[in-house]
Amino acid sequence: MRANDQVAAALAKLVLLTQLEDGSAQSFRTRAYDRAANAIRALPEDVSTLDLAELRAIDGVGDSTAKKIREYLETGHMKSLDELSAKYPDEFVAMLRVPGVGPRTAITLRDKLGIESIDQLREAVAAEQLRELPGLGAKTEEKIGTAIDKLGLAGKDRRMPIGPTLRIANGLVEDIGAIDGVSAVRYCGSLRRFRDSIADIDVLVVADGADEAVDADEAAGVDEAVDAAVADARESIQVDVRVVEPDQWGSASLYFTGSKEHNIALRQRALARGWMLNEYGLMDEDTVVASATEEDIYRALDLDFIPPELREDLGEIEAAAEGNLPDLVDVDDIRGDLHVHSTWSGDGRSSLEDMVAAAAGRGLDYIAITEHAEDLSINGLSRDQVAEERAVLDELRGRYPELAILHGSELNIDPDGGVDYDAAFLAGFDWGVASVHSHFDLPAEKQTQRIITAMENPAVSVIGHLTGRKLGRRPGIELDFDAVLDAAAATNTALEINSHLARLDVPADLLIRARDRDDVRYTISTDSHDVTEFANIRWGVQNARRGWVQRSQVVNTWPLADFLAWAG
DNA sequence: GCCGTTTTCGGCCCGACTGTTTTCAGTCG
Repeated sequence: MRANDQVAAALAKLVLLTQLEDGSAQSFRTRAYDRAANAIRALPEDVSTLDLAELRAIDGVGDSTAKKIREYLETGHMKSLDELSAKYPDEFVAMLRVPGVGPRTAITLRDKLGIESIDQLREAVAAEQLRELPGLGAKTEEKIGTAIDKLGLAGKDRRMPIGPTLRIANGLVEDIGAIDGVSAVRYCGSLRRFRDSIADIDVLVVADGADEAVDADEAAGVDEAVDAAVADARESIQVDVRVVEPDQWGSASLYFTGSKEHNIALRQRALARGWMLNEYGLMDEDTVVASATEEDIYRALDLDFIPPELREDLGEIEAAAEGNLPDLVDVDDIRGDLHVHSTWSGDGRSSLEDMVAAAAGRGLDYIAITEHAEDLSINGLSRDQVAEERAVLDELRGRYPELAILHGSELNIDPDGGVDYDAAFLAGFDWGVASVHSHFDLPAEKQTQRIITAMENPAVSVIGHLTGRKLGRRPGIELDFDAVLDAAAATNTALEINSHLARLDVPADLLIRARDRDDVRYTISTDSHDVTEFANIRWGVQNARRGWVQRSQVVNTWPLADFLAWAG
């Protein structure tokens, strides 16, 4: 694990322990540690190389936390963390994961009933002991009991991969939008910010006349219809719905989209101007300064519009204040798709002819057909098959003169960084994607080296789905990302941003870490295996946006001639 | 614990909901 992640994890644990110590999740100390943890996690530099003064220079890290970090880096321990850990063992801290149990309740349970773990808590609920405690009652006891039984299904930290969540959310938006009296609907929350895992779906609805007493019946009807529309989805994920008035669309969207940290920073900015910001509007006493659109509110706060994908309080507010937001890529900017399979690959589902027709139909200027290569035993193309496909492509080029068709290959990076075929054969391809498809468990050093070796191969123009992760299923390989970035720049090899919702790879968290590296190039491609998957490009674009990737860094936004000149 | 177009001391985002209350504490987002 990266030193930054280790330090952030230690500070995150300190947050939990301090919540218990202070009896509040909102104590200033707790929030300070939390802020520091986030800052360290998002820091592009390696935290272990920073001295005390450099640590203090980080926004959110002061004297005390800087010393704790140095102590941790030098000794592997933090005295205050060790002391609190002894006082609050992991078993006890785990009780905070139960919905309804916060720091106060946890302490009360221990002081009055001697409860030290979730198991003991379950027993106390069964024995109806909780209802005797001050501030608790039978209802709370029952709620906690139910929450424990569903833990894992409904725990505070349960998250779902974005793919299935998006499908559910898009269905909800469609169903709710069709309800009589609903004039606008959108999903918000971390889904709109395009995080790759989601805890709940937040849906914002505008219902005509929701605010007028005369239309109370109609408003109630909308509420009922909305409830019915989300009932099924609630079987699989938490769904929060909020119905608002039309003139609150902007402030409610902002509030509901978050992130929490972004909202807090915006509210502080409002306070500095003598205003107050909440979900109902940006207010000057009783006067509404702005509320109808998010654009209005940002403008009133002297900020450029901040796209949802950037709203994490990772510097976007400062950038917006200075007019320095990154020039993000849009779906319409994408001119080519550089990672495409067909049934020539064993796992392809649409014919080559159909794939090319679909690409042309989408108005793309260029595509690279990149079937699996021979070392992928089940799916890969033999040399003879490569030659056959090339002949077919020649014929297709005649049929689609507006579409430049490159013949590429998706090569397999072996454990030592070698790829399929031989140098002479590789030279026959127009384009080379190289990807990891095996040996996911090698140590980071070895993984990093195999990627770098592949980059040094002249036949390799881009590394496909860098980490090989499958969201919710496979974690992805360990690697030294900074070394990979250095090699990418040095060898002029792009990094692919894979658009498939199960991958979204390079992960946005890594892209953010690379945001100051304008020497790194990217492709955004679909890795399509059938004609429907070309539409996935929008997810790759959103992932790139979340990663602060600049439009100019994405080579397949470039005109064909520029792209070909770069690709050599 | 952090920080400064209001501050080196005195503030620190805002509101809903629930359940326990007789005016509010705790939890959650």
